[in-house]
Formats: sequence, structure tokens, C-alpha cells
Amino acid sequence: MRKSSQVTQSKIAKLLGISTVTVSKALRNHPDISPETIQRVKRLANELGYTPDLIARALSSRRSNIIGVVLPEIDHTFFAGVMKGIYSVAEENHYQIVLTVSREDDQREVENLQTLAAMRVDGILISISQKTQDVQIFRKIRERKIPVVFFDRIPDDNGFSSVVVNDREAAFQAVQYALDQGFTRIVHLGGLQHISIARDRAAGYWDALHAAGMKENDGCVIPCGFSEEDGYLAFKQMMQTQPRADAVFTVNDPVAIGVYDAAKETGLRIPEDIGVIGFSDNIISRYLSPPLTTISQPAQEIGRRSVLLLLEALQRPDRQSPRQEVVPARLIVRESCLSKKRMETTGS
Amino acid sequence: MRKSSQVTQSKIAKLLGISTVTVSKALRNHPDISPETIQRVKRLANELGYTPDLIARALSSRRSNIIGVVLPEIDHTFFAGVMKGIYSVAEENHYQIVLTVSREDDQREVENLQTLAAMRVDGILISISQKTQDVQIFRKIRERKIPVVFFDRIPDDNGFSSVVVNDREAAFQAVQYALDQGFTRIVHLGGLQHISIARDRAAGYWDALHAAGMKENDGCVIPCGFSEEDGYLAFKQMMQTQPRADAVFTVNDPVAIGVYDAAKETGLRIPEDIGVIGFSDNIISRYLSPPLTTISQPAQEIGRRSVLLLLEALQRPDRQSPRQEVVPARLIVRESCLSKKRMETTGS
DNA sequence: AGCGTTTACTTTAACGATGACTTTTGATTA
DNA sequence: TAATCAAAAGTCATCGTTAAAGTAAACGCT
Repeated sequence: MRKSSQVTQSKIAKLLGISTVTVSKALRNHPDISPETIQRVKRLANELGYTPDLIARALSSRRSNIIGVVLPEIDHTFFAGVMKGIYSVAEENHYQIVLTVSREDDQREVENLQTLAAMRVDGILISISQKTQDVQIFRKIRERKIPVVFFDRIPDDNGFSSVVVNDREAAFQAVQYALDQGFTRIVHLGGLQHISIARDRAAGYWDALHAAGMKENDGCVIPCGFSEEDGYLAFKQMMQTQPRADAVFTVNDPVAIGVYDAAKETGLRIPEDIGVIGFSDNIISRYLSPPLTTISQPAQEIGRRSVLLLLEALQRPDRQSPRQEVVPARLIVRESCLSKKRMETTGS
Repeated sequence: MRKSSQVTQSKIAKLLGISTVTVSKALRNHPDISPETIQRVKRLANELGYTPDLIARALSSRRSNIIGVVLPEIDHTFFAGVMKGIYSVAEENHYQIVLTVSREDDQREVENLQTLAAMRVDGILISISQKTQDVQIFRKIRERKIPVVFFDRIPDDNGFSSVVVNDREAAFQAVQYALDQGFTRIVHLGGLQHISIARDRAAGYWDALHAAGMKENDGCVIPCGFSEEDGYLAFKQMMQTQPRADAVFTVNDPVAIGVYDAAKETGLRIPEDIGVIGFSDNIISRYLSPPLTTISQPAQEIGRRSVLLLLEALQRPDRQSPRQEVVPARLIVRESCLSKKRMETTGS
């Protein structure tokens, strides 16, 4: 025989001489129950310190009020910002968050998704790992009637709802700004090209070059990872293969930081010898010297919108067409890519 | 009638002509079941794509395999690091994490704890909010037989297990270093003194002054919040009340960053005019100019140890004495508090 | 043969709550 | 007056899984 000292609905029911269902309904202000009974139940529940058992409720009602989240990494400024947005909206709507981390590993990502499904989360928010190629698992989740919303890093299959930044356009602006400042041999350290955001940013880069009347061989995209280390290495590589480069546009800020390190080591001054523009506005960026010109992504806003999109899908479970939302990123001009022209003219 | 397309144990049972309990046991490799049956069950489970329903399991077994976490803030480097450590150990032990955020509000903190208890988490990890004074809620949680481990910011009541950094000692080292470098009028921007870590760091500060033969009026602790903004304001205040100060030791790095801003604004050079030492080694700190001398706290290690302590408590639920663990922090010397003596002598 | 022990299952009851349906009571209406 | 209806409960079944206890056959041992 299992015994439990917990205060349950049936204890309250017994004490008041009513049925457990009445208690359940009373606690939820169900119209079936008279105001007086509701009062009596709630008062006693309060006195006894009753708390609903959310697990039991979830099993019975088939709604867990939990949203599952899968993140590639947890200690990245951008994702931390997204999470902040996610939490604020989730809290307002009385949802709890179960956060899992794939650590950029597609296998772990699959496991995370399976666990979340097994926990019966009501919906899932995910930004996919660097390695993710296979979309199967997402289809399976959808078959299970669990709505999924992707954010920032989305799969190629566009049959899903998603919230992204206007990467291409923002990249275009960044590169155009560099051109305006008089830089002419701009190289793009471009991330892994099978990731949507990396492709989009590279596309924006080419857009800007083309718009300026430049051709394929006036530009160069060097693929690399997304970390400082990767940026450091890619920049070193670039100095070998593209010695005439006068500016770099990086796929994200950590890579730009790697570039700072490599440049410092080589004795190159920023922006006098080499201009740098990043992407994502890491908190660090404004404290670098020189402060990094970069693209600011509204991380919290992305998180907030993702939850809202998911909540909408939860409200009407009939299949609805997926929706893609785009939130605007914008260029933050600081000092790492300041006018070459002006510097030269004022300098000599 | 509710229908469900989910694959459950009873479906498998029906198909194989055995009882659901046999299926349940087979899937868990229970010795009651013959190897062949186990095989048959597992194979079919696999074919059908069975996944256990963790909610149902939790209800029945009275273990959720979930650890609840309450954090004051999510987008702080330190906490992000702690979370990384928490996740790695939790994952290894097949626990999921439900993370809630108090946003430094004690009321929200209470709600978070109640929700976690209602979710029947197996245990709770918490770093308390700035405002938290009342310990009642923690007692209640303990009465519910949910083990709690505090980390970093712990309550005064030391009847609980906790993982902290040797704040006092580390602060001592930091201040001693400043003294060694020739700074003599060191002010401490000291955080809210009802928070354990702030008190400990202040104590270490005084220890160092006393060890150097200084008295109460050779030092000064200015209380402030924990944000950049707070540091900025506190420093401005300090310049009014303590105009002769030649160094500041701050309760954490964000406050130090506020000091940087204020100093820059006032035209004070670091470390020539004013030395600065922080606490917590924010990622930003090494990118500041000058790079900030600070105390490095092993955030991931704290997270890891906290989970381990909790897991231990979960293994033997008989009441055991609480345990306090201390992990060492250490001084990272950079350039924000370099030798005044040497600078002066080489300078003139 | 008789008795205890294994082996491999099955049966029965939860776990705590909720959805769907039914019943009771009294008031309202045709 | 009988039929109708709404309010305020109650009953029953179920969510999917597991703990505890029960059972039947096979085995081993004296």
C-alpha cells in the first residue's frame, strides 16, 4: 500500500462530504458549482495548503502546459536573449519551459526532441544545431500533433512555422556601409553554408557587391565555423589567400572577435589596416577596442514572437498553414569600419 | 469517448497477447521477465515506434526525473555558465531541467518554487533573488520532502545544502593584491549587504585592510545594486564622498563596468588615476580596455557540483545533514589595477 | 511424496485529476 | 398538472504507467 501525506482533492472532498469531481470543478470555477460551494472548497484548500498536482492534471487533461525548447548552446548572448523573451511570454500565459541543449550535435538534438515529446510538451521551439541536415524527426513530431516553431536557425524544408531575422537584407546593409566607407576588397567569413542564416548572410553580401557593380571575383566567401577560434583561423587563412583584402564581414560576432585577436597578433590595426563588421551584437562587441560595428538582432523579440506563434497554433489545433515571421535587424555603427577615405585624407 | 493514436504499452500487450504489466516490466528489463519475452516486447515496441509517456510514468512511480532550477536572471554570463554545468551533469544522469527565472523578485521566486513543487520535480536548485529575505518557503519545500540545494547566493539560514565560492578569501586576495600594487585608499562598492555573497566579499575586503594594519576609517564600503547602472551611480557618489580614493574593488564585474563608464566620463584613467578590481570574470571583462583584473569563479563547476549534491540527496531520502561545499575562486590579474609604484617611478 | 523455491506471468489497485454523462431538486412553463 | 428546463451536484471511466501481491507451473531437494 502506498501512502502519501500530500493534500489532494479527494482529501478535501472527504472533509467536506462532497465528491472529488465537485472539488475539481470548484477549484476551476466551473459554472456547475454554486458560489457557496466554490467558496467552501477554496477556503479549505487554502487552509490545508493544497496545490494541484500538475503531473496528474497533465495526464488527465492531456495538456501539460509545458513548452519544450531546444537550443544549440546555452551560454551565447544571443540565445540567452531569446530565452529571456521566451520566458516573459511563457510566464504571462502560465506555461512552463523545459529547456534542452543540443550542444550543436544533431544526434543529441534528436534525443532532446524525443524526450520532449515523451514529456508530452504542448509545443516545441527550436533553433537547430550546426550539424542538423535530416528533417525526418521534425516531421515525426508534427505527426504527433505537437506544434513546432523554429527560430533563427531554421531547416530548409519550409513547411514549418518560423521566426527569423531579415539576414539577407541586413547583410546587404552592412556590406553596403563598408563600401560607402571606401573599402573595396571585402571578404566574407561566412559560416557553414548549409545553415540557413549563413547562406542568407552570404547572399546579402553578394547582393551588395553586385549592386555596386562588382563581379564574382571581386568578392570572396571563406566558410568557417561560428566560434572565436574559427574566426581566428579563417582570418589567418584569409591573409594567405586574399592578401589584398581591406575589410572583413563576418557571419557573427564571435568570429569577428577571433578576427580581432588574429589582427592584433599580426599587427594589423582596425579599422586603419582592415575594417571589420560583425553580425548579432554580442554584449561584448561594444566593449571591444575599437567597438565593433555590427548588426543588432532583437533577440528578445525573436523569443517573444516565437512563443506567440506557438501559442496561436496551440489555440486552434486544426491544421493551419505554417507561418514565417521576419523581424528586422539593423546595423549598429561603431568604430571598427570607419571611413577609409576620410582617414586617408585627414591622415596625409 | 476519447481516442488516441498514440502507441501505448497496452497496445503492445494486446498484440502480443500478454498483460500490460509484463510489457512494462519487459521494457525496464525487470528480472521477472524471460529474455525471449523481453526481446519480443522490445522488438515490437521498436517497430511501432513506442515512446514511454513520462507524465504517466511520473504519476505512477512518484518520480518525475525532473530537476527544477530557480535563477535570478538568465542572461548573465555567470548564471549561463552555471546552467551549462547543470545541464551536463543532469543529462548524464537522465534528468530533465525545468528552469524558472525570478528576475530578482522574491514574490516571483515563491511562485516559481510553488510551481516546481506542483510539477513534482524531484529536487530543486536555487540561487536566491536580491530581495529574498523570508526563508519560510524553503522550509515548506523541505517539508514536502523535496531536496533543495542553494548555489552562489544562499539564504542566511544554514540548515540547507549549498555550493558557494570562497568569496571572503578571494576578496581578501584581490584587495591584498591592490595593496601590494601600492594602492592605499581602496573603496569597496559592495552590493546589497543582506545578500550573503556581498557580506562575505565585504568581510574579505576588511580582512585585507586589517591585515595591512589599517583601521575602519582607512576603508569604506559603499552599498549598491549589482548592475552596471548601479556601479555607475555608486562611483559618482564615491567621487563626492571619497575624493581621495585611488582604487575601487567592486562586488561584481557589471558594477566594475559601470565604474569604467563613469571614470571615462570624468576623464579618470584606469589604472593610472584609479585602480579597479572586479569580481566574477564576466566574459566581457577580458575585452575591456584596459582588461579588467577580476576574480574568476568556476561557474560550470558550481553548477556541476550543485547537481551532484542534489543527486546524492535524492539517492538516500532519509534525512541527512545538509552539506556546504566551497569551490575556489581565483584572482585573474590583467591590467586594470597595475602597480602604481612602478608606474610612478618609471613615469617620472 | 512432500515441501520450499524459482520463474514468469497475471490481477488488482493505485497515482491525482478530469471529461462525459447521469441524477436530483426545484422552478418555470405549456 | 404534467412536461420542460436549468442549476448543482454526483457517478463512472479513463489518462498510461507502475507497485504490490497473487498464481500456476516447473524445479530441486531430502
